[in-house]
Amino acid sequence: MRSPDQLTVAFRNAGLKVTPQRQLLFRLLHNNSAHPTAESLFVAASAEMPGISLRTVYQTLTDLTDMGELQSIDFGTGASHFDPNVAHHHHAVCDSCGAIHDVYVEEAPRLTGLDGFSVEHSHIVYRGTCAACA
Amino acid sequence: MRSPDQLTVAFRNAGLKVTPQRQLLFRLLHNNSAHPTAESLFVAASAEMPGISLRTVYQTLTDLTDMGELQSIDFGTGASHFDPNVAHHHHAVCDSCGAIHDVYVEEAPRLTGLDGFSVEHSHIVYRGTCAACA
DNA sequence: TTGCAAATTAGCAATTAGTGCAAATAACCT
DNA sequence: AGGTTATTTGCACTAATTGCTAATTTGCAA
Repeated sequence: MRSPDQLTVAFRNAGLKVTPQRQLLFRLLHNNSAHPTAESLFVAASAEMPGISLRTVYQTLTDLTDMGELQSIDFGTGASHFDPNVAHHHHAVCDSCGAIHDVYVEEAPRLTGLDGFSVEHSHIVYRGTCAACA
Repeated sequence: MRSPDQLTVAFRNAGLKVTPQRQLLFRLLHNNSAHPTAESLFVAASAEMPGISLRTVYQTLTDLTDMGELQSIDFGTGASHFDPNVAHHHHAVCDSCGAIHDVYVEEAPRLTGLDGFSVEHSHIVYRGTCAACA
């Protein structure tokens, strides 16, 4: 995801308006590697801007995702997680504390069973115990 | 997942009862590689046993999953999919028709970023277009 | 076989995550 | 500064799933 300033320009160029609510979310998401959910962002945003609506948080997350600034990921934990790191990478989810870490693949796996299936995207999810919990 | 007959024994051994509803679901799931959802199993079950409750389908799927006979997988499609293939494998999801195919990894990928994270399980999801849709 | 304790079914209410809608408000181009 | 257009909010609504409970069924044991 680009910086709040760059997003301000990008939003205006796309005919979208830059509101205080959106600027706050730009800031909360920039360099955020916690893989937050809409709900957790809503809590963080409410601390700085009491009264902000959960609906607005969802709306802005959807806008950012549509613009390719954010990746929406479902780990089967109930709620979608949002990742401002849109480079191709994977995730390690700690079964103990729920923390989600970024993982990079240097060499792709070799496969069987993909007869004729043309792969456009792949995502690996590792589960186990993180360093802090071990 | 084991055969309906073997599951009958396993359920009784576990103190669980074997009802016609459960036997039907054992049959519908055995050798089923379609990765069905609770809802699609409910539709299939209703055809053979009108009046069966969706609640019962969910309950039996939960029981089978708890017993390790079934794997529950969330592809972010809204509903959970159930897989009677509990061997370690991965999935390819067709973005066009939604079909889910099994994929086997011969050689694991090489990684960075997993500092101290001890991996217990991994699951790769491929997205793209299946042979039938291409 | 029948009886009975324990498990199950079915139905409906409740919950969680997210979206649709419309009135009031705010942004920003000129 | 003004007006058009997007945005915010709040509320109702959907989809998937779980909680609860009365009525029923299973399966051991006599």
